[in-house]
Amino acid sequence: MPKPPRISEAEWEVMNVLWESSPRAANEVADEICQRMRWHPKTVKTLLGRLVRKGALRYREEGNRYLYSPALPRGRFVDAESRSFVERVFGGHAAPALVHFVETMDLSDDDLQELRSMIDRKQKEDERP
Amino acid sequence: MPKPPRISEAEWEVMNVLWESSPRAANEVADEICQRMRWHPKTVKTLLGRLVRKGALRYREEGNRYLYSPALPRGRFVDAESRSFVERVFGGHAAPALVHFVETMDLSDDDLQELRSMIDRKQKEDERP
DNA sequence: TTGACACGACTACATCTGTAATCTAACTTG
DNA sequence: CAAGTTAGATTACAGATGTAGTCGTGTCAA
Repeated sequence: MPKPPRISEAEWEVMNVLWESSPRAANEVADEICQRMRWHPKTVKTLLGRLVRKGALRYREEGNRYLYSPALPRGRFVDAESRSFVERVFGGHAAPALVHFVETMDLSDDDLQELRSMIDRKQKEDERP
Repeated sequence: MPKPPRISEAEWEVMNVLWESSPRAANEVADEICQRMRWHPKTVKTLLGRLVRKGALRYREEGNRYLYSPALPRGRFVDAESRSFVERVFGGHAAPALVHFVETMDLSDDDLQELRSMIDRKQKEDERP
């Protein structure tokens, strides 16, 4: 299981649309992104190329163009990025991060409910592993 | 209230020791860091300079050297960094981030307990604002 | 007083990032 | 077949980052 390469902020944007649905041609990706962001399609192409070079994306040739897909599941990147974040900002301690999130982020009633039941479950697991 | 400048991973390292205790001279910061990390003291000096230029640190002259201190409280940076993280990795939705953390990070029994009571409190607040 | 240090200032330099433009080969259309 | 359109490949270029080294000057020890 290869470790995911580090990807930049702009690159996340691109990866996100491919995790949402792939494979897709460069143009499809560019169209979708350029609708939301104020980016030039060329910029998206550049990022696709870089992501392939980094090993974050793979592609298959189809006619005269490439169809891109993520090389690794999103979860792998999410996890790496989360750990790096917790390391940098909270000295590696997840609990303070959680506390900060619950205190400062916008959470709906349902969010809180879901969280609470997940914690309940976790605690049960811990009791009798 | 000025927005905190963006600081890089290496820069966080430096800021963290100054948030922990300040003001401190460049050498004190460097010593502490070089004990933990495999960095050259010069590297720490460079980062101190950059952080001053960015407005993340301030300094006061004392004899022939500078004493550095954070220009803004840690919380401001933590918040900015957290929001940027949630934006990038979870499309701006805090709840999935929380879920991911609870599921994948190492949390002690006490951590879970604390979280749970914080959520309880939040829910009460929401009921009667 | 003179030479060795210690400090901050300035300089260095390869990579990575954001943001594109240009080049080239294939494909499409008159 | 020739010219325009596309797609990917290559090149550009400034600012951020990681990681130091060099310069000039003030200071302390002898």
